[in-house]
Amino acid sequence: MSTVEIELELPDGTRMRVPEGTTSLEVAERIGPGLARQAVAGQLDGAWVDLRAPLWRGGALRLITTRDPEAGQVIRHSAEHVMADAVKRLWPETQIDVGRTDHSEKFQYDFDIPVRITPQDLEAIEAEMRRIVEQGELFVREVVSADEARRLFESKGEPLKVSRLGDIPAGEEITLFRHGSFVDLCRGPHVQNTAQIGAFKLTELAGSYWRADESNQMLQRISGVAFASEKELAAYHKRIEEAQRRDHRRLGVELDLFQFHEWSPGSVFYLPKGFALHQRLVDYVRGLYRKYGYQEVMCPQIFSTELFKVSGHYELFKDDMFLMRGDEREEIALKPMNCPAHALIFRSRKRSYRELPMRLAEFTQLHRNERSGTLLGLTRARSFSQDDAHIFCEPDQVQSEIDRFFEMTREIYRDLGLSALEVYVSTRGSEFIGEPADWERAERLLFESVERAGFDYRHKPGEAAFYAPKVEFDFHDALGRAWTLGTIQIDMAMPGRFGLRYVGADGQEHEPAMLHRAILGSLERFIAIYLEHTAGDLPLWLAPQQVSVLPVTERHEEFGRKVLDVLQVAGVRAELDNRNEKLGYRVRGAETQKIPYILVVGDREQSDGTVSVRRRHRKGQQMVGVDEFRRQIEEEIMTRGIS
RNA sequence: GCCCACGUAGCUCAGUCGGUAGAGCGCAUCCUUGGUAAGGAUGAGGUCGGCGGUUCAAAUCCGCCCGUGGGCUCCA
Repeated sequence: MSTVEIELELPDGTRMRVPEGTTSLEVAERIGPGLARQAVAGQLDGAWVDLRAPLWRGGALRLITTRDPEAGQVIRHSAEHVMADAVKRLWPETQIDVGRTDHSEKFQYDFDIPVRITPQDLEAIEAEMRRIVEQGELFVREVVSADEARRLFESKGEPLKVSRLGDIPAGEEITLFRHGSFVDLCRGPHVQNTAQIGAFKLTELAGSYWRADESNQMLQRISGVAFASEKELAAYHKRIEEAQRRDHRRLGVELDLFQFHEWSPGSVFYLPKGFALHQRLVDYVRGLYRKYGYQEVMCPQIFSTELFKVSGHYELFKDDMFLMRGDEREEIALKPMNCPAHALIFRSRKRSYRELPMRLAEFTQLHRNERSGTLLGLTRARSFSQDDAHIFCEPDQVQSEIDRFFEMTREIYRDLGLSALEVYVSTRGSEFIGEPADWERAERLLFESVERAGFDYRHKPGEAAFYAPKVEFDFHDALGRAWTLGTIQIDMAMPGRFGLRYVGADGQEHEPAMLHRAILGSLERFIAIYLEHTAGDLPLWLAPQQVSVLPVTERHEEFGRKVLDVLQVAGVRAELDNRNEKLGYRVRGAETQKIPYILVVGDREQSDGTVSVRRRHRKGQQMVGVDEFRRQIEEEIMTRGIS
């Protein structure tokens, strides 16, 4: 036992001196037997430490017990091992690849199993897992040398694992975790024993490519969820149900917004209400284009592929383009993006620095032949439109253009009530066009701008487009999947490929800088995410139908029409519901259609010239004069109140 | 494109062992004129995703195709 001591600070502020090499489990035991029993892992200065790992330095130590929300991550990680153990017990020739690194939601392992796993097999695996959990097998942590680890997995006939072992840099500590007869290469941390896995469920069966490369063999991926208790598992199922209620595909049907048909997979049919939403968004962005100095253009849908040969898309994007034969031998493509066409506009005549920055915006439809397996409702479509624009400017204007773009981005996301965004700066990968020095300058510019804008961002090295480093704004759908909406990219290729030039103040020709940018991104994807974000309760200014006027009986219909007329003349999207149904029925209909305002007109309203106003999500009704209501709603629409 | 699952009325779904289909909602008509989340009656609607196979007989079993969903890969 070392005589060197380290000092630990516990969450309650007390300090404890223990010999170097003490494990956090031993610390837990010193604090109390209850804590030691319930502990699943430790966190030293916020970083996970396995309970059985010796502590070599002091710091703030927190012991995570089954009662802490963070325990779920450890429990899922351990359930992952139990699942692999169960699969190996059922099919001993199975090779196990690796599990998940992120256990915040679920766990998974990729397997090379000699048989095709079926959903029935999942039940068998669960039953086996249950046995292992009930046995309360102890997790054991073991530090080994690379050679020992290699010999172990070679002897177990696991070449996949031996290959993974090769990825660990020399000199890094290699740890194994065992429970019962199962052993896997693993960093941990793990629970003390399998009995701490309170509840679990295998949820998905899928394929995945070995090392995420589709030229490699496909493994079978089994995923599941695990929690400290059955109660938490039940809560999880409830969350999933809630998410399904928010699914934009479901809301699209329920609210009569859009539909799909198998004869045009990946392309949406906007129904009147869905198109109204689309149009309101476009109107809104158009208004901001005036404010921020953009000019809107409309370019052709189809082009000779010559255009995309110049832009470089033909070479790198061909598989994603819809190609057709023209009259002659000419090959035609539906445009997958607007940038090459905008480059043609720019170079259609000699440009002066006085015209810059030139900001060309376009909303027209784009078509990309996405692989069938990637389509997903409106979030991944083959036909979509973007609030797309390209900015041509002098190189020393790039900085201020990016700043201005971020300003506009903030304004839009604020107006829409979207705050839960993630910002990423993606930098150069292995394939790129241009000079590394230029890339570095562009990347530095992006980093500086994002910081100046005050965005909390993360870096994605190697994730840039081949022609541009970019900033992305990601949002999550109801099931937690991240989708990029806004983006800005500094183009390193297009100005050169199209030979773009402008005459500067010095009378010389220069190459302009080119920025690609979008804020909502694809309108289709935006609508999907936004519907899921709002659960279909669109803010008044975007709601396809803002008001439903309900005459109590037929005798109030005429007055109802007058009210309707006042609103429609004012530009309010109102409808009269004079169906031969009771009032309660029609109120219910308006509520399930998530219409923001219900106006009831009966005898009282008719004689007073008022309407009885029922605002969605607010209790009770108010009698208001017709003109007064019109003023109120106009005001609320104009200020884009987010309810 | 790859792996797994699913596809029955406009929507949500039932349909046992193979014997050519049901419910609720919605829709239509009629009755009802009803004051803030479902009034009543009657009725119409289906080549059971498509094509082939097995069988006396297929929504049901098998094969292929299409579409949708969960993942992989890819991306707005």
